[in-house]
Amino acid sequence: MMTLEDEAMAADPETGQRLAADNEGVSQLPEMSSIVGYVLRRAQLSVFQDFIESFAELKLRPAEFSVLNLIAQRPGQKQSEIAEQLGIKRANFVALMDGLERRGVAERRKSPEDKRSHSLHLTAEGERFLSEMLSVWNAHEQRIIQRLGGDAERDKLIELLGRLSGPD
Amino acid sequence: MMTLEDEAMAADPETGQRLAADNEGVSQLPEMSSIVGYVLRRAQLSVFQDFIESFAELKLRPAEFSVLNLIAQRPGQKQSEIAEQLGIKRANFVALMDGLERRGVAERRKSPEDKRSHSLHLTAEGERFLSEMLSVWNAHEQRIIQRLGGDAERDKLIELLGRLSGPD
DNA sequence: ATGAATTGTTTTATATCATAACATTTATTT
DNA sequence: AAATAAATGTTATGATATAAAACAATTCAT
Repeated sequence: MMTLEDEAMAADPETGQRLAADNEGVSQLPEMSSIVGYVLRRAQLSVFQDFIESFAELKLRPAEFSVLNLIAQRPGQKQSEIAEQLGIKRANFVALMDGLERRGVAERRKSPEDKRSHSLHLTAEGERFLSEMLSVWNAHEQRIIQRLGGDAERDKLIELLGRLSGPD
Repeated sequence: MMTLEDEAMAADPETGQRLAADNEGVSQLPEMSSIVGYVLRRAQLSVFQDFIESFAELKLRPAEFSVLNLIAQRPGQKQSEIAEQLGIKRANFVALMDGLERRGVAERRKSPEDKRSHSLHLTAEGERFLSEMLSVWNAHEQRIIQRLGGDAERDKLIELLGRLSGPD
């Protein structure tokens, strides 16, 4: 009779698999689908993919969405403030903001109080763009929530993810 | 008496905040901390940050970890197969594999059956490296699980994240 | 008033990722 | 069997993201 060891040692003619000697401690190797960081990355890419497809027509990237949303929530904030909230280096924020200004949806205003800083605002066209943007985003977000199973699952996920985000 | 509208209209001398006229529909704007994609990205960056710091000494990046782990689980797989499992374009996989080969931890073997493909294997040194790698990774993963609250929370998170990952 | 810190900016380097083209080899069609 | 199509690894290239260093103008701190 064939022992378990024999079975483990047998080569698989179907898949042309290697002998067991080649991968002994395989059982202690983590399944990719159980590695938090890996599953996290795959999920993030998938959600961003949906986002990018959703905003293909408006040609808006996630970072730009976030910037416009933050400016709308609290107009007048400085570049550094917006950048820092999003974890974007202020050096890299410059080009991003240039783009939004070139599109005419946001603008820099030099404040008389501190002549170093620029306070950020939406333009009138930016306000119109905002409502379009939010409409597209709502559809996207609903699609994501549906994938999760509902609002309760969304809330649970957000809570768990919040525990992972460092203090930065 | 001051109405709610009045309060909403009042400028804040502390923060130098804009007038309410500047951001009327602010209540319909999503909080960044409630946007799945955003929270997901921040969490992923944080987990990867811990990973990168954990592997600073071994100079191993997440993608390289995944490749070595997959090769160890199933030696002999083709480059394309490993690349596809990880969502890495086969063109970009070449340089990654070059690096692992140059470090002497993995190797390409040309299979006699299909002279196009290369089957991937760990070297003897790669096997030694693997156990170091797993030791470092276990510490990292435990840290992440601890942040989440425990194994149950980890399992729940993995399940929810799995629902988000597209069919790719 | 002088030195230190902040803010926006430019420049540069690196890493990531997608696409196209190619040679070699294998599979499929005629 | 010959011709065509597809798979595999590779190279080259461009786009994007991200980090770090240096700088000028301005404000803050001592």
